[in-house]
Amino acid sequence: MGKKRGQKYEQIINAAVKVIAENGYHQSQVSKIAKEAGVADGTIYLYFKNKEDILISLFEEKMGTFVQFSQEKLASKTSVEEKLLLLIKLHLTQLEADYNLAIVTQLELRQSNLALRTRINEVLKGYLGLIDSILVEGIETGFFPESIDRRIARQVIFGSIDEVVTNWVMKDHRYKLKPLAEPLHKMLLNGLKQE
Amino acid sequence: MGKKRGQKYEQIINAAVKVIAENGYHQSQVSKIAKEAGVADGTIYLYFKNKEDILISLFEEKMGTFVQFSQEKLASKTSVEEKLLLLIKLHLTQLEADYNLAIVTQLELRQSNLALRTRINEVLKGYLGLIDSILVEGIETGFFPESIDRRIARQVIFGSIDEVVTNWVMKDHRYKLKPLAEPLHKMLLNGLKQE
Amino acid sequence: MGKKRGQKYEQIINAAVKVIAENGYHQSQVSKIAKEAGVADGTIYLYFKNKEDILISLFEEKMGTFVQFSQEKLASKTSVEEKLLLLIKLHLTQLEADYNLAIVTQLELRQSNLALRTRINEVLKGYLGLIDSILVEGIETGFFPESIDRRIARQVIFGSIDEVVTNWVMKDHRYKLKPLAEPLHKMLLNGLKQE
Amino acid sequence: MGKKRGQKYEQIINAAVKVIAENGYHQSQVSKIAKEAGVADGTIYLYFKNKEDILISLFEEKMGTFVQFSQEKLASKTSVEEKLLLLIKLHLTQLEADYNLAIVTQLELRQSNLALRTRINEVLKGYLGLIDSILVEGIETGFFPESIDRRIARQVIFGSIDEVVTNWVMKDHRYKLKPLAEPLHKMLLNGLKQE
DNA sequence: GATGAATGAGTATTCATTCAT
DNA sequence: TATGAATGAATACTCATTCAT
Repeated sequence: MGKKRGQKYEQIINAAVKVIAENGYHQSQVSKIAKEAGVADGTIYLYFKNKEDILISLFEEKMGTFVQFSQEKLASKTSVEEKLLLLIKLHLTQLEADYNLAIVTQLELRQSNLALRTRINEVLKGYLGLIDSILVEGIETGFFPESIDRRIARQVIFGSIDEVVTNWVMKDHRYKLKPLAEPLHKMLLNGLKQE
Repeated sequence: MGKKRGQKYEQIINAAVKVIAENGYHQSQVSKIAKEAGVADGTIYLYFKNKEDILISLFEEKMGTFVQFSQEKLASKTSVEEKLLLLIKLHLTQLEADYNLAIVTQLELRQSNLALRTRINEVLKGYLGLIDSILVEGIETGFFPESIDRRIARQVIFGSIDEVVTNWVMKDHRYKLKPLAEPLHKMLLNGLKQE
Repeated sequence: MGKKRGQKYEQIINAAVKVIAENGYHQSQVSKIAKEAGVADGTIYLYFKNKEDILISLFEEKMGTFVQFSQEKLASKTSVEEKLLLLIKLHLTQLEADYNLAIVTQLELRQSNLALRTRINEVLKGYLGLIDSILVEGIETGFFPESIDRRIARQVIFGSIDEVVTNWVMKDHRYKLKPLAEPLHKMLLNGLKQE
Repeated sequence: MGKKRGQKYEQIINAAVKVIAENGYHQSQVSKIAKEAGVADGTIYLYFKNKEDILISLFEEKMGTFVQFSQEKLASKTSVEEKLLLLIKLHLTQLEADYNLAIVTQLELRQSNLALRTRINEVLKGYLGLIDSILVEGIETGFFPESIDRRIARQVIFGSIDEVVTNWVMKDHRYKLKPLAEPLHKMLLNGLKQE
């Protein structure tokens, strides 16, 4: 198989996001995705190993782009404080800008089975790495106390942002997401700074 | 249907937790649950409307018990600080004591479709109410600043605890969960107190 | 089993007619009939061997009464011509007076399987006997030609009346059935008389 | 769906006639029909919406062919008398030549629910139209009296032929059906001609 | 006689995947 | 590469019937 990046590959990924967001994971048959992508059912299997592979590839593709983009942006910030704020803003902004993608990542992707969940976590590591590097830098520069439990800190940061986004999706994105970055940032930062 | 609490009802709920934890939701055929519960397949349908109803009832049952139990325990604590710590401890302790239940609530329950998710959220409201009452009390007593955004605070608290538990489950409960209560509590409390 | 004629027996028969007419054969569960009859599900089995037995008993009961009643009435007529007219009128009148019964005999009873159909035909023999005796008398008195094929004649008479009633039922009994007796009688009589 | 006339479509229809005739409608599982047709279970659903659709399509197919064939044959006859005789003969001949089909149309098809019965009646209209056109022509040419009730006449003709065939099927086709055409024709014709 | 909780056999249908063209 | 017709495994749910009370 291998990652055949081609026009059709992108077409199918994007069709999958749209179809899954609109119909839900269990109502998104391969044939429906194929139709939306404008290809034959069988063509899907020239680019993806199976249906699960569409899902995981979709997540890899979107998440990979996001992590790389975030990494570059973060490099421009010098303080740990600013870096954390930027990361939160980027996270909220990306999903606010693509509601379909938000539905897929926050709700539908989690309907997959354990095996798939494990692979998704693998992809997530890139993102969690970003969080971790901020934490490491914060500790090294003395901004965060040495005694901090990095694993818990990472889970608090990710869990909080994730929960904020999920609530926004479940509430049909009826409010703005980006403005929540500042208060969320303040809360997380304070929680981490103190000892 | 109606909630027919009876011996068989409990039997089926507990069989479902075990079977779903061991096999995953999609590999937990009704017949498998019935066999584990020691009843006939058809008997399931005397107590539950359909397979989904087992899942939601299971959550209602367990979560309802937990919320009520927590509420009573919390009444014995006077300070907001202690209450938050106790809530976190109760949360972690309950799931650490029943790994099967933890698997179901953290992983399998989320594989359900949107309609079911909405009903699950309905049940969750009881728990979120507990968090909220602590926040309200904290603000009223001046322990938390007035300017705090209660919605975000609630999401940070729940999202953090939930993420901590999920990670513990995904890591095959290879470490102790309860000891994480203290550092988690400190982090959340500091995050909320400052302004 | 044996035909236990009792109050409950009648209750169940009449409940069955009502339930089947209103819900159709396949939507008439034993529990629904029991409820309509005001008895427990299990009680049904004290009076009937199984579900099919309700159907066949229902038909025996209603058809038996009808045949006996018709037989008595026919005895008062002297000419074959009048007898045939009376039989047709009785047939149409009985079913016009009980639309639910008509639905059951013309439509729902025929949804039963072959085995049941055979038993129903057994019951029908009483009615076909009435037709046959008129034919025999007609031939003996020279009213009908000797050359007539009695079997075909019987099938023509029964088939015609039956089709007329079925059409009336399928057309939601939107017109009067009894007035069709005269023209139907004339047609059948002429068809039989000539040679 | 649409009427995909293809080799497989025919195969399935013919397999259905055979299987249903031999096992009865309720004992004719889709898998049994598929096996007889030499296709996979799922293939059935590429050609038919559901199991009921096989039944109705089967009837449409066979009845449609029969009506068209009859219409062409009838055009060659000039007198109303001959036309009626031919129609009866064609009807009896077709079903005598295909006993399985006769079982299905006379017995099994009638085990369907009301909704299906309504659709079947729709298909029957073509055949009833043939009868009606003979009646109209007979009245116009003065062969039948003007006073005749066409609806009743049609029901008498159809009901008689249908009953004759049903009896033949129920009697396990132990006698010849075609010879009954002449006496049946004579009876119906006389019934209609007189006033 | 009467009840109704419990039983468990039985089947239409979907849809991811393949492969001949 | 691309197609799409064909495949066939897999399962929730109903309901007639029983039998302990």
